[in-house]
Parts: sequence; structure tokens; C-alpha cells
Amino acid sequence: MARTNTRFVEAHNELLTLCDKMEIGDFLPSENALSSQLGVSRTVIRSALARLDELAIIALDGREKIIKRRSAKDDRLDGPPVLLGIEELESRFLDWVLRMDVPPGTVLNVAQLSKDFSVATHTLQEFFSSLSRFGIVVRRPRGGWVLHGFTKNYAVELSDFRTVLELNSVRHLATLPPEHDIWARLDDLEQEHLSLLERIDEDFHDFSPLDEKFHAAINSVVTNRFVKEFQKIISLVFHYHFQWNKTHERDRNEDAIREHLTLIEALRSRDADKAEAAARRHLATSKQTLLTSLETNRHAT
Amino acid sequence: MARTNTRFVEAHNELLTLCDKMEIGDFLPSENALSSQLGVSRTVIRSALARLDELAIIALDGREKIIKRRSAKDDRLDGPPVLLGIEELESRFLDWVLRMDVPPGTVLNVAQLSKDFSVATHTLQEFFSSLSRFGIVVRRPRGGWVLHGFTKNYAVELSDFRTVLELNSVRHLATLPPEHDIWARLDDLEQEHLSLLERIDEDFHDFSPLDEKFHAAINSVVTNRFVKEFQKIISLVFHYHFQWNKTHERDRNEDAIREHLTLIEALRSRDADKAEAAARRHLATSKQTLLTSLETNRHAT
DNA sequence: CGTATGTTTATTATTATTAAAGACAGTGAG
DNA sequence: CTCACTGTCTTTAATAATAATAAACATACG
Repeated sequence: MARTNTRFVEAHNELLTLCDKMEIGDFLPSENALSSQLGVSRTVIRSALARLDELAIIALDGREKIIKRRSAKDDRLDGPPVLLGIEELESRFLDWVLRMDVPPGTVLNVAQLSKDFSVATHTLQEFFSSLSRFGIVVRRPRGGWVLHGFTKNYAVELSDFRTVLELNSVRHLATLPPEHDIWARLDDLEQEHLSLLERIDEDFHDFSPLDEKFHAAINSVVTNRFVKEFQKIISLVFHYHFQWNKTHERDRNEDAIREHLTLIEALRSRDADKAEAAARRHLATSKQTLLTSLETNRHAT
Repeated sequence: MARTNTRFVEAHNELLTLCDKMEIGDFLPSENALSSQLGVSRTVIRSALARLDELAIIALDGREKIIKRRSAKDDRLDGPPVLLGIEELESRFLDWVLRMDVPPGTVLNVAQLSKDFSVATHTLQEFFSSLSRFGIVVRRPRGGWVLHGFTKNYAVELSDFRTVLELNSVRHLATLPPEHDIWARLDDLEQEHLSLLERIDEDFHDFSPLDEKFHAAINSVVTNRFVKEFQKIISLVFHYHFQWNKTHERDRNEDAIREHLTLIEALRSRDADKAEAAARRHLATSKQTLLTSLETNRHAT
């Protein structure tokens, strides 16, 4: 019970390799030095040293920590299974929703999911709480969580919000000086789009990552933590749903590529109005595709 | 240890009053009926009934639950102290940051705060996790939280984000038909502004709530959960900092009132460009005020 | 045969407990 | 003396254990 002693085990083993690197009879550095070297607190170092003393690998005598013998395989400790942190959890959870096609309204079982994802239940709770800010999950009155996002209404509002943010990026981008990095990136992206267009019949599946890359590039010119935070959610939801909707995928993607190219063209001409119009057109198409995909999948409420 | 039995205690007491309302010798309804009536699970009802049986207030005999006697004062149970939920916590926490003038970089002590706010530590953790989406607090590498928001950079990015959202609202508002509610609300707000302007020398403190009301009205025309979520954070941070900055408060507020009036005027003329320009000017002033207030308070990084 | 109850299982919210971090004070070598 | 080092103690956060609850299932009664 209580927290895992991963840090202790790791420090202990690291200390072993450290001893083996030194000569028998040498003195180990001070506890303070060791703690800052291994990046753990002195408390951990002291417990590890105490164990090494017990194993007679070192001899503690006041300030002196004399190395007495080499370490054996058995001296090393096995730590508990490492649990994932909250960052890894995010992508794993969203991937799960995506792949398993979890419908809105599903009750999320914290105990079960924590096993599946091998995280502490506690970590999942926190994670859900943070997602609840975006309404993707909501807390039920008496405990428990429900997957709530990914409904039609949600999609509409998210699309609209995306449009507001991205039009702002586009307007800003059109005013940037020619020496800005973005122009080179746009040139590269243009090449990638043209190349994909040539082999669209076979490789239309490759559009999705390219789409994400393109929109990420556009938004990268605005350095704003709120925009970036939303970008993550937005790109997730869009690509999630696009994977569902397999109807006319080839044609949709071809159209989208052409819209992207038009936007790049307009941006390069530095005509803000033209660029905005092109962006607006493309975002409207995206929104429509998203809504269609919702209807064909009957996940809407 | 483990969770509180609040639900049991409450159901138990409710059941007592229910019995007292009926005649001695009557039969209580079925467990299912009671559970749906009191809004708790059958398990809770069964535990409560079992206790009432022990106290000889009712007699359980197969399906029959016969009322045997009236309840006494002592039969009622006292529940544990009620802990606050996560919603109440939000306002209490933000209020604490505001009043105590907690500087950025402060390490937030979950154990201590959970006592102060009388919530479970667990609840605080979840709450911080949700705030971390907006960067107001951030998680430290090995556990713990730091108050991170409310720095200069944060303020700049928040202002910019606010501008993007609010200009969008303004553009939208200018296109609304005359029969829309918003026009009447704007008329009312105009009167309130004019009235405050007349007595500005004495009542300039009254501007802050009016400002919030005005901006809330503008944004109310966009029904989007993301916009609304942000509105909450934005209005908090702005009014938080404005309370700090007492320099030239009267003049600042008078200027802001005039800017509001100009914006109302422009909106009513349905000239989108004019309205946008007026809004942009006002938001720029707001941003400047926010930055100034940060510098005078030396909380910036 | 349907409704009510008895029983079991699953799941969550919360506490108790331990690991780790950090503070403080004492100690001894230079 | 003093400064780095160690011993001890306090505080804090992460996790396991646990009680409360919900829900599912099985059984019995009318």
C-alpha cells in the first residue's frame, strides 16, 4: 500500500553501478553530492546507502563510505511496474476513443480503464477533470464520468471556434515579412500537396496527416498558449471523425488539397481578403464534412 | 475511513419522517418504490430499513414492512460534515488568489489548502488539473502544483485571445436583426453607462461590475461553449487585476465608459467596420491597463 | 408471470499509510 | 571558528485498502 518505491529502487541500482565503476577501498562522495547527482532527495540516498551497508557492499563509518566488494546480480532490486504519467495517458485515451469507436453517452469506468491503460485510478480522475473543461467528458451527479463530447452540437461549436481562431492566424500570417520561416514551410507544404495530388488515387489516405501538418503550420505563427491548447483538441476531434467517414474519401481529400493550394496561393500574394476568403471556404467544407460524418455514423444526439 | 455515509443517513432520516406521516400498522411501499422516491439505490434503502427494524420502528416480515411506533429524536442520525463539491471550490479558490494577492510561482500545498477550503485533497487535485488546461497552475515534475498564471506574458496572451473572441462577437452582433433581444439590452446598458458617467466622481468604483456586464452581453450573442468557458477565465483575470491597479482609477473608468458608449453607437449604426474599430480600440486600452497594473504590482516575470 | 426481495458483484469516494522531500540542528575535520 | 556533512524530524503527496453505494442477478411469493 501507499506510494511505490520506484525512486528508491532506481537510485539503489544506480548507486550499485556507480560503486562498480570505482575501486574497492575508495570512498563514495557525500550524501548531498550523491543526491544532486542522481536527482533524488537525500532521504532516498540514505535508505539506499543503508541497504548497501547491510549487503556489505559498502561500509558506513561516520562520514566514510568505503566500497568493500563488487555487486552481484542478486544485489539489484526489481521495482514495481511503472505506471504511466498523465501526459502519456492523454494520447492513449484519445486513441482508445478513436479506435474503439466509443459512442457519446458511454459511462467511463475508471477502475477498468485504469487497468487497461495501466495508470492509477487517481490519474484518470484528474485527467477526466481536465477534459471536462472542454466538455468532452462530464461528471455524473453521484460520481462517475460520461463521454459527452463528439456529438453534433459539439462538432458545430468546435468548428465555429476553430474558424474564429484560424481566420485570425491567416490574417496575421498574410502580414508577415518575406524572411519569416513560415514562407519556406509553406513552399515545402505546397510541394507535398502537389506530390500527393499526383498519386491521389492510391495514396489518398495520406492526406489526413498532411492536413494536420498544414493547419498546424498556419496556426504556428500565433504564439498563444490558448490557441495552442485548443489546436490540440481541434485537430484530435477532426481527425477522429474523418477516420470514421469513409464515403467519398478520395474525392473529399482531393478537394481539400485544392483548397489548401488555393489558400497557399492567396497567402503568398499577401492579399489578406483573398486569403481570408479562401480559408473561410476551406473551413466551411471541413465543417460540412465533419457534420456529414456524424450523420452517417449515427453518433449524434 | 472510506467514503462518507451521508446518503445512508439522509435516506434514513427521510424514511423516519415518511413513517411518521403514515399510520401505525400501515405497510410501507416496496423497496423499489422507496428507492426511486428518495433518489437513492435499493442498497441504501435496505440498510435504512434494517436499522429501522432494529430500532423496532418497523417490523420486517418477508414482503411486509409494518409501522410499529412513532420515531423519537434519538432515532435520527447525524451525518458527517458535508464537504464542498468542485463547483463551490472554483469560486472559493479564485477568490483566495484574488484577496490574498498570491504571487505567481507560489507552491500550492494541497494538504493545507484542502483543510482551509474544507474539501477532500482529491477534489483539489482534480480542480488543479482542470485549471492546468488554462495554464493558471502547472504540475511540478515530482508532484505538487505551482501557481503559474497571472504573469505578464499570460496577461498578454489572454488579452490577445480575448480580442480575437470579442471581435468575432462584435462582427456577429452588428448583423443581427432589430428585433433581437440584444438591442434592448444595449439600450439599457447605454442608460446605465450614461447614468454612471454623471456621478463618476463619487461612484467610479461601480464601473467594474458594469464592465463585466457589458462584455458579457456582447459575447452572449455567440452561443458557443468554448467561448463561454473562456469568458469565465477572462473576466476573472481582468477584474482581478483591475482591483489591484488603483492609479487613475477614476480617469481610466471614465475613458472606458466613453469607449463603451462609442461601441454601442457604432453597433447601432450597423456599420461592422466602425464597430470593429471601436471594439479594437477599447480592447487595446484594456490590455494596456492590464499590463500597467502588472508592472505597478511587480508580480510580473 | 410479474413484481418484490435476497444475494452477489462492481465501482467509486475517501481514509490510512508509506515514500519522498525538505528543514533543522548537531558534529567534526580543517 | 566555520563550513560541509550527517542524523533526526516534519511535512507533503502518491497510492492501496476500505466502506459506501449502485447495479446486476437470482430467487421467491402472490
